[in-house]
Amino acid sequence: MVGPPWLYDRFRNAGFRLTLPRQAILNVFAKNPKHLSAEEIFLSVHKNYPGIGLATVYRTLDLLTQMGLIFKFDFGDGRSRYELASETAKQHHHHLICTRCSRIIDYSDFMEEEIEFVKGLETKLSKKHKFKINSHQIHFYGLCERCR
Amino acid sequence: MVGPPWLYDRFRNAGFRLTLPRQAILNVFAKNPKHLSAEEIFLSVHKNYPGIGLATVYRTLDLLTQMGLIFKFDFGDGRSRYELASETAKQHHHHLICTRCSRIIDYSDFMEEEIEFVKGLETKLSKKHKFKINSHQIHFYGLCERCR
DNA sequence: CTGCATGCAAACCCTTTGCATTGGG
DNA sequence: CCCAATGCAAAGGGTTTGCATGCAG
Repeated sequence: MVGPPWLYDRFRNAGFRLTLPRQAILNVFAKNPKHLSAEEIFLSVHKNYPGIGLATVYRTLDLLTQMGLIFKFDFGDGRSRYELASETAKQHHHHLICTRCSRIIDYSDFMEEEIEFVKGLETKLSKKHKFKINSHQIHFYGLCERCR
Repeated sequence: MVGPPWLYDRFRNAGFRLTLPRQAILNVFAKNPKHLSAEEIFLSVHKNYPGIGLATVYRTLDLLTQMGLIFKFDFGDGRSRYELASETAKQHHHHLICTRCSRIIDYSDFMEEEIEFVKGLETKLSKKHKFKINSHQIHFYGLCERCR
């Protein structure tokens, strides 16, 4: 497995190494860029690379989050979820979370107005509270079609 | 400590008892209605009622959440936070979360436009995704005044 | 070579659960 | 009286960490 040059550079410039476990984990995201849990990523990586441990997965997820390559989400079910940042950027979306079955539905409808609204809000909040806003999350909780 | 009659009724009608630990925990919220963690609640209760255990706090928080008396939040720092529902209703607000020091800042500015925006979005999302929306959370992540 | 990165297992932290006991209605 | 509610301690589940080893640069 060879990663694209820009990825190597991205790691090098940040002072890190683009190792095989890290490439393998990034590959999992590339194949399935949707709010994956650490365990799901571990299991997926484990199929092709049984030698890679869970701790490495956690450490890599932490690193990738710091580097801004992935986003970390917390939907309140006790485990964190991760999502490729480029995917989020490509198709900005938020989440509907079923409080009964924990199913997570992405939505990217009505984004134009939402982005406009959030942008304006961020500007005003930043100024008022002297807070540098880097990201936001909007979660709707309720019951999905099957559960209600 | 004697709770107000409507509270007794609220518990009775739901098939539960308004016991001393439950009153004590609700009292903590009344004194400090801001996103408290289970441990903070336990410590506060423990001052006046050393006999009340942490497990009871967790069970009570779960019960109060189910009853709709409090809301449960997850800001991604590994512990849940709880907030009096009446307070949230009285003054609708959302949160700015510092990713460095974990400080949480409430904001209730610009709520008129936000409520209007969210209401409209909920209606459209409910229809489109056949999802019954009960609540929502909006979190902004970034650096607070002290940390940036 | 040098030291960052990894694997493994143990430790950690928050939360939940089992079980005997208590106490509210 | 009865059974929901509690306290205590142990177990659970996700995540982090210590340490010896391995491997990228």
